[in-house]
Parts: sequence; structure tokens; C-alpha cells
Amino acid sequence: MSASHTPEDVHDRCAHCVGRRLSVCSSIDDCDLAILANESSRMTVSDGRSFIEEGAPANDFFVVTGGRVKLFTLLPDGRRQITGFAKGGDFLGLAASTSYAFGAEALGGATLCRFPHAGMQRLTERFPSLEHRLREEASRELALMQARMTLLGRKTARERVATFLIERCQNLEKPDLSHPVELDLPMPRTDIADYLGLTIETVSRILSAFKKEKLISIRSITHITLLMPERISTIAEGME
Amino acid sequence: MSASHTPEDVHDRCAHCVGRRLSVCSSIDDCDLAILANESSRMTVSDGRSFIEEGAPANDFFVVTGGRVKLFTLLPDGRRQITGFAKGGDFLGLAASTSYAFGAEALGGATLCRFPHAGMQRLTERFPSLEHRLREEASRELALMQARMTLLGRKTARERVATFLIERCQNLEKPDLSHPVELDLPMPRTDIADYLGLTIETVSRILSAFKKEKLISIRSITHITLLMPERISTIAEGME
DNA sequence: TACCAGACTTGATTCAGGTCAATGTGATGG
DNA sequence: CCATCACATTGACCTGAATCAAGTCTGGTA
Repeated sequence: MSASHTPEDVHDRCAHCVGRRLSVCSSIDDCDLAILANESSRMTVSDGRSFIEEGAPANDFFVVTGGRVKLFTLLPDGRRQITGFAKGGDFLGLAASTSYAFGAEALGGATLCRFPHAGMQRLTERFPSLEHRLREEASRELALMQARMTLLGRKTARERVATFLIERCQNLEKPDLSHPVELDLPMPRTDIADYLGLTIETVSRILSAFKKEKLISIRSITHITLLMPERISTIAEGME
Repeated sequence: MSASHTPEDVHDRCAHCVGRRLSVCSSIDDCDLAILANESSRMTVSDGRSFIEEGAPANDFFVVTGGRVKLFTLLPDGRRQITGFAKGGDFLGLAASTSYAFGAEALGGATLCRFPHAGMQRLTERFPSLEHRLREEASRELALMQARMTLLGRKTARERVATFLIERCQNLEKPDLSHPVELDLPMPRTDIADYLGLTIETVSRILSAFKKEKLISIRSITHITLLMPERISTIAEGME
């Protein structure tokens, strides 16, 4: 019998998880971690594999514990809107009643912690603060989506790309725009385009234009440095 | 001293409210209505008046008890994205952490019930099911927003207007698309345009086109009949 | 070291929807 | 009953981003 089933290890699984620090799990006391661990299970998803099917019955919540994930909705003819990128600590599955309102797939490999709805309900009954934490998470997400709707409905292509770059900065631990910022863009251009409601050609052209204007430097496809973050931020708000 | 301050009347105020049937208040038992009433206050907002300022400190939740309300975000230069229309029973204020992520104003006069955050917290502590209900509300809203992002990011003008018409149908009590449907559009074209990420001219042109194609008939500016709701629905999904 | 496949960039052209400019309409009030 | 005003519609034209079509770069592999 493997050691991985002892209570201590189950406890540790949660104790050392990013979700413990960042996600809804932070609303649970250390001494109760075993209960949390018992209601959840780990899973690994390899690059490009889908683990939430849009429209499928919504049976689970997920916490991203490692890697990255993209969320999207599709139109019948294949047009795709990426509604968000998730990273370690992010909570997935709130935008669902009986069926998921979005699909999800791994972006370069991801690890997840899965909470079946039934287990989550047992947890929220036992730890009422968890329910509050879930609502906070939903509120935060709602506020982000308001901004994204403004982006998609009212911003120009240039403003969208600038907004995207600034958003990536704000995902960093030190969101300081007063100095150059090095960014890692783990997603392909196609995903950026589908996130911004543009085509890949337009995204590419605008990044090239920013480079020509010395606003950014492109060290490699995935590695971009914002040379003038504050100017980019100004562009993002439509005030250039 | 007016009778309006007796406990019975306070109770009645909630008992006869649309929110009682439709909104988060439905998670409270009849016998506790006085407690609910005590944490809330009624207010009236006249046409076009704003009652939530985007970016202002978020101190209250609101339930729409009558009339209609529009929610929006603004860019510094005045471009506006309407993020939703709310009607009787709808809950407002979840998309806010410390400050509101959106502005709100009445569309032709509205009545609201205001819940200060502090009072709402007392209520959720006393009635844990209310917290759950708030989360459900947030989830419902999140699912709607996913669809709206797809609309704004990936649909054509024609598909957007068709989607808007179908959404209006689904707000009705009998969402039956197999027969002609009479719709009331209480909002001006400007608002429809800002909701769909289009200009008012484009909205107007597409409605005229739908009329020419015998998909709708326009009885007056605010009164439209969908003659072939299912065909409009097909257009809305991009499958025409 | 050269080849290949997939992802990205760049250029030329097109077109959906925006902008600008009349014109129409219907509610209100003198 | 007409003038006014705000809103909506329609038309002519323009433009930002999409589409179509070559290139180019990169990393893997033989």
C-alpha cells in the first residue's frame, strides 16, 4: 500500500498547493485540510487537451494548481471567443448552472484540483466562509468581464492589444508600470486573437507597429518587453 | 404618526414585492420578512437618472422592484458599453469589490430596494441560504456574460441584432419561438447600439432589412413583432 | 548542416460597418 | 393645426480590420 494514502499526505497535498495561498481554499483552517483534500482529487491535463466541454452537465469545480488553461465559447460554425486565461490559483466552474457555459483546455500542460459539486456542497455547509469566498470570486470575475465587454464592444484593435499587454503585466506579482516590464506570452497568436476578438494577422501587425514605435521589443515569439508601459496603458484606455 | 411605520406594513412591503418572488429575497422565510425589510430601503429613480457611479465606492446592493435599468461602463472619451438591462426582480451590485465596476441609470423610471453591504452581511450571517442564493445569482450572470462576450467578439452586426431580439423574447414569461412574438423595446436605439457594440445607424439599417425580409414587423419604434422567431434565432447563432 | 512543418509576419485587396449628412416621424406645446 | 425637438431612418462615402496570398522564422530531426 502506497504512502500516498496516509492522512498526513492527503493533508500535505493541500498544504503545499498554490490554491492554498491563492484560491478559495484559503478560507479553510489548517486543521481542516484533510477534509478539503478528501473532497477533491488531482488531475493532469496535457497540452491542448480539453477537460470542460461547453454545454456538458456541470458536475465539478476546478482549481488550477499548475500551468495554464484557456476558457472559450464556440459558435456552431467554429468561430471561437476565448473568455479568459487561467493560471495557478484560479477557480473555474462558477459560470455554470446545470451545464457549463464555456469549454476549457490546457495551454501547455496543466494540473488541476477537481471538486465534485456534491463534495463542494458538503464543504460549504461545514465551512460557511467558503460560500462567501466563492461569491467573492464570482464578483471579481464579473468585474473583469465588464471590462472585457467594453474591450470587445468599444475598443479599436490597437487599444485591445495594448489592453492585453497591460493585463498581462497586472497578472505579475509586481504590477509596476513605471519601468520596462518583461512579459511571457505562453499562448499562441491565435489564442490572443480569439481573446481580443481580432484575427491573428491584426494582432501580429499591431505588435509589429508597437515594436516600430519603440513601445515594445520582441525578444522571441513568447517573450516581449514593454519598453514604455505607461504609454501602452494610455493607449489601452483610448487616450493616446 | 403615519401607519407606514408599523411592523405589519414593513412586512408587507417585502411580502408584495416582485423581488420576493423573483430575486434573492425568495430565500428568506415569510416569518423573517420584517428582518429583511429592516435592512433595506425603497427608492425611486426617474428616467435617465443615474444611481450607481462607475468607480464609486460600492456601499449598497440593489434589487430592481419596478421599471427598468441600464448598466454600463465608459471609456475616458465617452464611448459607452451597455453591459446589461435589468428589470423587476434583478439583483445589482455583485460586480463590485470595493468600487462599482459599472454605472447604472433608470430607463424610463424605476423603483429599487437598496441593501447596504453591512445590512446584507447581517442577513447572510443570519440566513446562510441567502449567501448561496447570491452565488447562484452571480453564476447566472457570469454565464450570460460569456454569451455576451462571444456576441461582441465574434458575431456580425446582423447576428448581434438577431441575438438581441431573441434575448428579449426569452425575457418574456412564455419564451415560445414557434409563433410570432410581440416585443416591447423600451430602450432607445442608442442603447441597443451601445449594448451590441454597434452604431445606431447599423442597428436601424438591420432592423429595416429584417422588416424587408418579412422577419419582423415594426409597429412603432418601441413595438416590434417577430414574424419568424425561429429563423431569427437561426440567424442569431450564425447558422442562417 | 540541411530539411521540414508549423507558427508567425508582411503585403495587397476587399468589405462590413462606421462616419457624415440629409430626411423622416411622432410627441409636445403654443 | 402647425412649429419644434428629439429620435429614428436612409443614403453616400470612407476606413479599419478581415481576407487572401506570399514570404519568413524557428525548432526539431535526421
